[in-house]
Amino acid sequence: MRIIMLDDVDRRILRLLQSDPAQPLPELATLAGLTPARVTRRLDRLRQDGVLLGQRAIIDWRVLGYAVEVSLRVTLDKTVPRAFDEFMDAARKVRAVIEMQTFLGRVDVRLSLIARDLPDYQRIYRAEILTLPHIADIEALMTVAQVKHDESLPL
Amino acid sequence: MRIIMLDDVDRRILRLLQSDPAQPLPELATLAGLTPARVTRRLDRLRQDGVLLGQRAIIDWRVLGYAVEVSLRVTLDKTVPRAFDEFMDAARKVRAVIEMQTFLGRVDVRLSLIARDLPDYQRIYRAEILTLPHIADIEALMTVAQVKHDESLPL
DNA sequence: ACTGAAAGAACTACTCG
DNA sequence: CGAGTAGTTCTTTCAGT
Repeated sequence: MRIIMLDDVDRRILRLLQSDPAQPLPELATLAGLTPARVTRRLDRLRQDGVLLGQRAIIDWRVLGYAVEVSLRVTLDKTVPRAFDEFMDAARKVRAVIEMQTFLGRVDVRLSLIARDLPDYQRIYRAEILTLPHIADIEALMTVAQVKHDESLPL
Repeated sequence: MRIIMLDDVDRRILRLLQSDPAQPLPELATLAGLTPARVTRRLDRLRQDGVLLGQRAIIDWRVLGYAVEVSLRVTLDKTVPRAFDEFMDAARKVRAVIEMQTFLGRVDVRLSLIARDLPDYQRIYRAEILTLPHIADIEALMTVAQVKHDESLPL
């Protein structure tokens, strides 16, 4: 993979986008001290280079009634060769799972799931998580707050 | 906090926004089987209700040369009353930290940090993480892949 | 080759029916 | 709630540095 080197202009634009990617081009240009045309061209290049993959809406789950978020660390059964793929494919389909990452180390997968309340969590945990294939062990931690979330970055 | 109940129309719109919040209104309307005006009004209400908090650009760190992502679980020193606040305030300022969440349980904080390579990670870990106040224990796991990331959701 | 300006097309917000 | 209009914003092209 080719590694993209950013200059100061790129960095300024990316920082502005992080705080709000919906900002109109003229405003973005003003804040970055550039002309709109220049910002457009930079954005095109960043997209083309695969730096900017797109954007995503930020939804407040608590407002929608999802009061419980739990982080699960899953260790898989290493005696089954295809355990990893089969687990991932199945877990990906669980609607309550909003995030999933794999690791190098003792723990294989971490996933975050949300539920309306504790009974709802119990139901999901028993019916949809524990039934996933090839689980050797699970450790759960209840999330209290998402404190930092991709805002300031090492640009 | 008032909990917002969504109907099918809201859900359809939110699902479309999750895949790409930059979609033009007319296209969104067509995909949702609605008129643009109706979509606008729903969006306004979702924003007003605090369901839609905004949007965020998705940046591919690997392309920018950040090849290493590590997930750290931090346990704090419970003998210091203000350990939690002081640790969080300090950790928030570390640029390499791209994500941070707090827990209810044995582990207090989990944070993700990115680095260019393993030497870079070592440097950050020693100079910027281990120097954070009130750490009792840290456990690190190297992230291999971010598999699911807020895309399909329990709507 | 890269930048800035301008015109045309597209989109959004607003008002009215 | 839908339709139409006015105001913005985006895109593309062109000329200049």
